[in-house]
Amino acid sequence: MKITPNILYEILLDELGIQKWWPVDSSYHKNHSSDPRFEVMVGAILTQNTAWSNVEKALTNLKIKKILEIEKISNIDLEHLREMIKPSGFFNQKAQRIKNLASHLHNNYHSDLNCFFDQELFIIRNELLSLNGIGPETADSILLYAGNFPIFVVDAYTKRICKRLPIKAGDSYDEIQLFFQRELNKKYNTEKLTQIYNELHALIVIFVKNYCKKRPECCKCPIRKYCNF
DNA sequence: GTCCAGGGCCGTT
DNA sequence: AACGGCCATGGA
Repeated sequence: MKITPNILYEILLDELGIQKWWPVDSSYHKNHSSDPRFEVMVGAILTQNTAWSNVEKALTNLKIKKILEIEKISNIDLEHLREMIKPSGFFNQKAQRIKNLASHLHNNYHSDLNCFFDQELFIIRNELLSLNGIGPETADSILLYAGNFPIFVVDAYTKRICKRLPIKAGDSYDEIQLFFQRELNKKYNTEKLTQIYNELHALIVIFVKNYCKKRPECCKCPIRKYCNF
């Protein structure tokens, strides 16, 4: 049986239920009047090729020290930042990347994310991509989960299930992204699309973690009948 | 001990 | 354009 992004979304939602994403500790930001969108941005860099459990440790360190804010990180000593995020791995490059991002936001937007996100999608995307250490997936995660823009995030998991099922969406990041957006765009209006992109990416992550692992557990897979792997 | 995780950069073909 | 090496910690 042939499967499309629309069907994939319906089945995964039906089988796995609504996921709550992106994981952000909103009570922390209420108590500290900080911007949860910046936590998403930092998390997006920290989670590059890294297990989320390790990212949480790094984020917790930043919260304990109360430095999960644009202005503070743009001024922080780099060596100190390295120590804080050490559990997330790749801490040398990630510390530099996070500091660069914070400095950019501080210098160009006075640390005000409303100013930053109050621009057109493609402007923000190109700006993020111009920063060292922010590639297409990190940029799109920030746009979708921090900026609430309608853009579909493609990751290694998405590529894996496209290959295995298969869904012929292309090979490159941009091809796969445009394919999913075109298909889902046929069925949902723009308001709804942001929500669908958000949920589908979350569903794909949970699904791959539980079933479509590197060594897959096909016997209990909920979409086995659509799959040729 | 081995494998792997919600990428991206840089140098080489 | 495509590919390989590299970055690093912690859990399974």
